[in-house]
Order: sequence, then C-alpha cells, then structure tokens
Amino acid sequence: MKIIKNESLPGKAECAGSLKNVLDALYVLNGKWKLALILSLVQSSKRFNEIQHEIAGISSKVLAKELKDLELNDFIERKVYPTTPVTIIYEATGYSRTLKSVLGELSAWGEQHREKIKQSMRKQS
Amino acid sequence: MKIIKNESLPGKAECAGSLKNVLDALYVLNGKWKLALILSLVQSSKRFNEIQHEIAGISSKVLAKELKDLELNDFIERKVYPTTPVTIIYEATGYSRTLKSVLGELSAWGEQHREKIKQSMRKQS
DNA sequence: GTTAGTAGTTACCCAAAGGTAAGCCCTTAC
DNA sequence: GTAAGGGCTTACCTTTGGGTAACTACTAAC
Repeated sequence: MKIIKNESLPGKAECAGSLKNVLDALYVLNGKWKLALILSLVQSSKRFNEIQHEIAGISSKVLAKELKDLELNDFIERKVYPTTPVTIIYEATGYSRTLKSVLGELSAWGEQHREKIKQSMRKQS
Repeated sequence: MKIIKNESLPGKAECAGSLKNVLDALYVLNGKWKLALILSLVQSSKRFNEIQHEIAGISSKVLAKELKDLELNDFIERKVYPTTPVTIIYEATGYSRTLKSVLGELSAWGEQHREKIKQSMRKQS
C-alpha cells in the first residue's frame, strides 16, 4: 500500500484550515476584554457593577459596549428582574460555555507565562 | 445535609486567579494577527512573503511590526542565511509551542463557530 | 433635601492599530 | 537596461478602542 503524496500539500489543507478557524475565532473574540468577560460570567452571573468591580480597569462605557456586543453574538443574556428598583443580571449562555476548554487552556498558559516573565525580570536585575 | 456558604468566597480565589491569567495571556497575545502568525510558524518555518501570502489580508507593514513584536517576546526567531541573495526565515521557538493546546482549542472552537454562523444565516434568509 | 447606589448614556478627546501606496536596496533573468 | 522578486521602510490617513467626566432617572436611606 502506498500513499502517494502528489505534489499537492503534505497536510497543508488542514494547516490552512486551522489557520482559518483561528482567524474566524479571533474575529468574534477580538479586543482586550471579551474573553475575560465571558470567563467572568461563565463562573457566575453578575450585575453591571459587580462585573466592573471584578474586571479591574474597564470603564463603564466600554463595559456597556462589550456587553451589548456579547449579547448580540449570543454569548450572554441580559435579564431584567422587576424588583424595585429593577435588578439587571448578565448571564452566560450555553454558547459561552462551549468556550470553556479554550478559556481553560488560555488560563493555564497565562499562568505559566507570568512565571516565565517573572524569571526573566529577575535575571535582568 | 447542609452546605453552609460562609460569607467568604466559594472558590472565588481560583476564579479571580484564572481571570487574571486570561488577562495576562491576552496582554501578550493581543491584536488581530498574533495567534494566527504563531500558528502559521509553528506549522512550519517560513519566509516573509510566504507568510504574507498565507495569512490573507495582512499588509507588509503590519506583518513586519508583528514579527518584530513576536521576536521581542521570544515567540519566534529571525534567521538570516548568507545565501545570495540572503534568505530570511522566521521560525517558531519552543515557547511558541507551549501555545499548542491553546491554538488547538481555539481552532476547534472556530470551526464549530463558523458552522453555527452558517446555520443562523440560513434561518434568516 | 441631600446623599448614595444602580445602570447606564453622552460628549469629548487621544492614542494605537491598521490600511494604502510608494519607494529602496540588492540580485538574477531577459 | 529594465523588469521582477525578496524583504522590508516610510509617509500618510482613517478607524477603532478606550479613557475621563459629567449627567440622567429612579429609589431608598439619613
């Protein structure tokens, strides 16, 4: 049995495919905040001010914009409870949860990356 | 049986931790192109024009900038071979390869995301 | 009546990201 | 000598992202 690699592409198709996939993923998940917001809301539903408090550094303007964006893309839901005064809760949808393994890997990587940075800082000093 | 939630934080520490990790990861991996570039070079080392051809849509200016950035952050190496004319090859470092599982997950997610988008397009039309 | 909290919106502005287009230096090919 | 490729750089411009601060509407508490 021979698998003949004709001129065309030793697995190049898959490579190009995963490249396209990554580009497509980044297209909806772009920006500084989206993945962090999704993670925060996957962990637990929250109100506007709670989110703003948890994600240090985000302004109310940007937060409002990002939340709208995420709602449009079906990552989160905005629920309004007719208490007095009204309570507004943002919660992650099931679709957000499909990102769990991505977020898991990213978090793990971020952690060891921080370690690496710390070490190279030490060397320099 | 009662599980008493004491005031203090049911796993909140880990949550905040992973949030910080993700934020840290996004700090170095920001922008439209970095992860795609790393993926492309992890798959195989390439020359400037090859990369530009593979990643459709990136301009030479942006590509040059991103490559410099990635080199500074130790994700890739720029190798110059004294052929005539000189050949310049960009290759992924071992550190880039620590991103493999992140990229794997992201690619998988991107693929099924594209499927989902296609379906919702069909519904609308 | 003043303060504080919730959930934002609005206006203004700056800086960075990114696109377009042209050019440059070097070399081989026609 | 002129075109073509490789690997960029430069200048210019637009878009966007994001920060600040003020303001709104409603309510409850002091």
